[in-house]
Amino acid sequence: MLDKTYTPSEIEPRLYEGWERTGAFAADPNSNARPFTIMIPPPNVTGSLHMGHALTFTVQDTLIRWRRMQGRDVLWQPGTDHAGIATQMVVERLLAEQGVDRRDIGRDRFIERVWQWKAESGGTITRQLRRLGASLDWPRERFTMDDGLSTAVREVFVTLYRQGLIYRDRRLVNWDPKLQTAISDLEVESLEVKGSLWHIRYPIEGEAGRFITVATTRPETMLGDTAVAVHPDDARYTDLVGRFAILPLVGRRLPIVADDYSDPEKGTGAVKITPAHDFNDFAVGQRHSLPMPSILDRQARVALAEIADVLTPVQGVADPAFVRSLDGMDRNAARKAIVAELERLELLEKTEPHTHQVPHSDRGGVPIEPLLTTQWYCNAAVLAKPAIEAVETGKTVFVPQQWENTFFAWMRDIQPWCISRQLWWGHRIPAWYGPDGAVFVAYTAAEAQVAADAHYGRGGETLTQDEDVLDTWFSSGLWPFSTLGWPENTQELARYYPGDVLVTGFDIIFFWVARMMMQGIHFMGEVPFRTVYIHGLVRDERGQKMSKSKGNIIDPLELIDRYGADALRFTICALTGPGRDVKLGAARVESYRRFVTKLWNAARFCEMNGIRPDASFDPAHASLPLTRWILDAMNHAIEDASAALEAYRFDDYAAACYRFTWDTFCDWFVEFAKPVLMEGDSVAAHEVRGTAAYVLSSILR
RNA sequence: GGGCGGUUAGCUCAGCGGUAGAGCGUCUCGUUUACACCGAGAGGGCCGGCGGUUCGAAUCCGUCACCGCCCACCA
Repeated sequence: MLDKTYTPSEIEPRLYEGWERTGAFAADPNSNARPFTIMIPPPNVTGSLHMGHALTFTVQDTLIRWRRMQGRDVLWQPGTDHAGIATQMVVERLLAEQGVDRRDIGRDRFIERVWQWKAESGGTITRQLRRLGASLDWPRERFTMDDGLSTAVREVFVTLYRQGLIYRDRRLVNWDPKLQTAISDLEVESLEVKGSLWHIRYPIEGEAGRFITVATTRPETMLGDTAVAVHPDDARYTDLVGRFAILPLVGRRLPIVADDYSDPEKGTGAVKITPAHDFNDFAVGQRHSLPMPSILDRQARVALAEIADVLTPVQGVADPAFVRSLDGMDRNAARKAIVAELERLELLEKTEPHTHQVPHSDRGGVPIEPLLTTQWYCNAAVLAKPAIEAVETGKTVFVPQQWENTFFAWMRDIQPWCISRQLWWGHRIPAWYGPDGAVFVAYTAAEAQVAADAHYGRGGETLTQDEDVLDTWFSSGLWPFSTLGWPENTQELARYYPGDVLVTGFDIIFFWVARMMMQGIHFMGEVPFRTVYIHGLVRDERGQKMSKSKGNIIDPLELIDRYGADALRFTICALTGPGRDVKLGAARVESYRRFVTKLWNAARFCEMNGIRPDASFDPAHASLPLTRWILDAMNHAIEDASAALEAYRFDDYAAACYRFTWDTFCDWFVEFAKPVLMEGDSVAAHEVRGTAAYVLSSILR
């Protein structure tokens, strides 16, 4: 007998364990049924379940269980992501607690330590997914750094390299001085910063008392200036073009160049050009063949090596001793010192308060530093073309469709993708260097050696492997096929690629969806999924973004403990409309918990009245108005619910289930059934029992 | 600067060309043996403003306002 009180915490784990143990979630590659595939967006192995996970996995599980009940051969592929930076940071923090720096123990031992951490703590998220009720095919669980997926990564890298789509290049990157690695454009976020705009007088060479004034928010970078640019049509400066200014402090002669980049409206209309520390300036530098000295090191400290030979004393303008005193100084301290020195030299015309957007590392939290380094790049523009076309021609469809615009906008203007990271945890780049710097890209060290021997015409040259690892998204971009055994030609690969639906949030359309489209099409010749369902963000009940600093985080596990996974899952469905964020608070879950309770009690009523599943019951033979009516209503409800799911309308789906269960079944059918059931053993009572059991089981499904 | 989304009952939202809907909350009534985490019923909205198209507009078009987000930009 069902308990009087519904206690999900006693029921849900038992049911889940039973399902998992009996293989209820397993795909069957040998089945004749039509497959239905969803690849889980692999959560970070460091992760623990948050509301965003609860939303995305509830939506996925809803689709998965629905298709499974329709008889499809369902694969919901589980797994986790090695999450390069995030994981490395977690383990570094643990080491720091023991007073150990990763550099102390060296690369190999550090990586060993990360694997050890993963073995001990890496299973948190998958345990929590089970508590949510997610019906993933667990025995197929993969990890982006396991052997098979690492093979796929090497295969892709080597192939793209040989096709000329991966190359090394020396150009400006977004450098995170705290993590000391390059990061991609997507990992940079602009933050509004209240700073100053310093107007600095640069003396004109050979014309005592005349200056050209430049405005800058970053006076410390002036050490690396190699030109001043003015707009070609700017009459104020026409006579100065082609002449030289003297760079204060340093004494370098700076050509005054005409370039469209200079905006007469901004600042003074004359802009200092620091090619090695600003993306726009870099382009100007290339156009005018300017030197590009770096004056900051990888920790964003002043480094004078590249300008040491141009330091020139100039009376009242430049003092090499001062500049040398800056060597090794942090960029912020250097800024202060430089401003003070300019003031002392009376070269600071004025200082204005200035609010502007400053690019920050979205992980390290510090301002990024554009730095001139050699990195590996992927020619994304070439890979993007067929991906754009696939969406244009509807091979892949976004739901809601408006996200296609977002996808197109980014893909049509895609920049070279910097894929190397100066980290230890990740897929090490399969490139080896000879003593003269020649590059050998190969699957293994041994193959690289063979290539090197051929190249040098002799054996035995010592090769050194590239120290860098690949961007995490490089490997997760392969997820739709690497998890299925590619580059092996597996039965799974043939059967479950392409996937049916990808479910994710708009925040990773660029990071992940775009990369899967590009790499999937390139290597599989076919889009990785037919539909991309984009859901919103989970916010708190007031519509605020959840964040640690605001203290408004809602823990889904707490909600599950208190109200049950079903209540949380139903709430999520009910609130998930198209293209809308989900505002969720405990009160909403509580109100839908009542729905689950209602259903529990309806089942209890059935049980008390001898209503049991009856295989011999045939709804086609129902004869009473009451039973014929409820069966008809049930079929309509099923139609509504199915149509809602076909259209990815989880809100409508929940509403259809809610309405039929509560209003139709409980409030009307059960009430009308009571007098009939009182009759005990009559033919009518028998039919009502059979119908009730039949309808209840349909509701449960 | 470019783009996207939103603005409908107290709250959260659906409806997107044919006389305003749901859930929650509110109010009234109800000690019916599944359920008070219940049942029956009620009240509540010039559908952000203005203009246009139409026999007819919350729904289509234009425009403005406010809220939120994305992309670009360290002069």
